[in-house]
Amino acid sequence: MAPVPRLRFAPSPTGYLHVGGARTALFNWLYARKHGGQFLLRVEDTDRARSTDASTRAIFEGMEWLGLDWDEPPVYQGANLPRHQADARRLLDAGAAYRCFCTAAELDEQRSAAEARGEAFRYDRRCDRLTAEEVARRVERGDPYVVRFRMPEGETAWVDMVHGRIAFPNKDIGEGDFIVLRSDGTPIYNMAVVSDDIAMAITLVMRGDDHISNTPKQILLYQALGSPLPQFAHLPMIHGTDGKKLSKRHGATAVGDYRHLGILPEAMNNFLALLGWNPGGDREVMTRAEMVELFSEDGLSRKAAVFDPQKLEWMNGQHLMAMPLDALAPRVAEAVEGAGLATAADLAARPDFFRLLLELLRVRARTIDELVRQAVPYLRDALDFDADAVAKLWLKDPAQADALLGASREALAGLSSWDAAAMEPALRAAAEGMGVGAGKLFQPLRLALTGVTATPGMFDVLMLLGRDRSLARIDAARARIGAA
RNA sequence: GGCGGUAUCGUCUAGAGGCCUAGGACACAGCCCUCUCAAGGCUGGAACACGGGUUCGAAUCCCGUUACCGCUACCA
Repeated sequence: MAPVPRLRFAPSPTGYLHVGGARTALFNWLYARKHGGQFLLRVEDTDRARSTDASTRAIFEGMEWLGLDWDEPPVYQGANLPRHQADARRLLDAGAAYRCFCTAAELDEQRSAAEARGEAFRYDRRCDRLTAEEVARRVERGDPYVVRFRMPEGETAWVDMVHGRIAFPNKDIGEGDFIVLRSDGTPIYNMAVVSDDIAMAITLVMRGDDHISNTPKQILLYQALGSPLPQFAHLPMIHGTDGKKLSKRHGATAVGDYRHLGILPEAMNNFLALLGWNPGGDREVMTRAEMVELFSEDGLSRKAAVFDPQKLEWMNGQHLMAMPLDALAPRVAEAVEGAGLATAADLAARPDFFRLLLELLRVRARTIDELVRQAVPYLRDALDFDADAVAKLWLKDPAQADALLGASREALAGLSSWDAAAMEPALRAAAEGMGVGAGKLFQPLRLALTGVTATPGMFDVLMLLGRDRSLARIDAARARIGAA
């Protein structure tokens, strides 16, 4: 039986959960869920200067919002310093690494000298030629040193899950014998990552392809440490519409931004998943369960993708329309309450009204925010009238507008029951009586009832508002027209 | 500069040598539906980076060029 796959998402807590990071996390999660494996979280907080608790929380919140649950308590890289050092020590003891006493200033000098000659800098290993006695003497004396990995001859290659075979001649890996432990005893990124991935028994390292050039160094470290290699999968980057790496200039880049814009996590996951993965066929709109079902590394793309907010909105609209009403209701209720339009309790007290409102608006809105905006006329009596519509529909011919509203009111007021089946013939007859088409009657009426010209169907609006409010709004509109 | 990666409509992508007159989706335009707005349906414009090979046949394989991206720290 194949071992259970173990994957991890390893963000640095130096900001918010970026959409690129979220997508990497999502693919790791999908793979783990698809194969019955484990998905772990590791907070790479070794850069003490830039790491903050606030961003750690922001990342957790983003993950939770997306529903990307992890299977073991998060690992904090900073807590593993002793093991990182012990592993570096093993490297030293095994002869895979050596102490280097060159100072940063000396190195800078060597670097610029190489540059002046038009050559790529590679560390010349001068400290590797120190005698054991000399090294001992300088350590004894307290000279600061770094630990460098001794780069072997040959080439380092792996079969990447998304790219196939990638090979680096060892002479081209970095600047030669790379540093593994700083002079203050703390590990360099690649050392910490490998030490942790081994300790966490990670079997598949899936990350952004900006890590491709780190991979040969890490493979060499695994080998020197005598640990089995995990598989590697390098995912393409996400770019902005200008083809550059996604950044603040492109607008919202944090998943939290989209959350506050009224995007559903279901849509965000779906959209992100399709950026660099295709499930086969023409499948686009999927639930998370369907994505898990369909997920396969065969569908992973090698090409960087451009983040298109318009398609995200479309996707969100699709989910808005398709998701179960019971799942949608609490989220809209929360947004309605947040906008100060009604309390969740108000809505709960009128379940039929709220459900009808949702059914009618969710096909018309692309985001939760937009849905709430469209819901305003049904939740609040003070209407914001569209000035252009007022001018066109009412004030161009006030007498006619007033007559149409009067006829509508009369037709509606005479109804024995407040339902669409009764309204339709009554209103159409009223229009006919006025010698106009139904549309000519509906638009001024729509404006009177809602303040705007784009709404659900006339009868649905009337049902939503109820008899008393509908009639009162018509009266108010006529008063307004008369006063103009 | 060196090394690595990538290259199909504006964007996300399908395409594993003949099913390709290159398919779908977003966006855009038009039409239909229609009380408005959506949703939905139909139609349209829109791409194989370039140059060489290999092959009876190449978007697909190989080589080169170009472009873009990434890495190139005692950052992660």
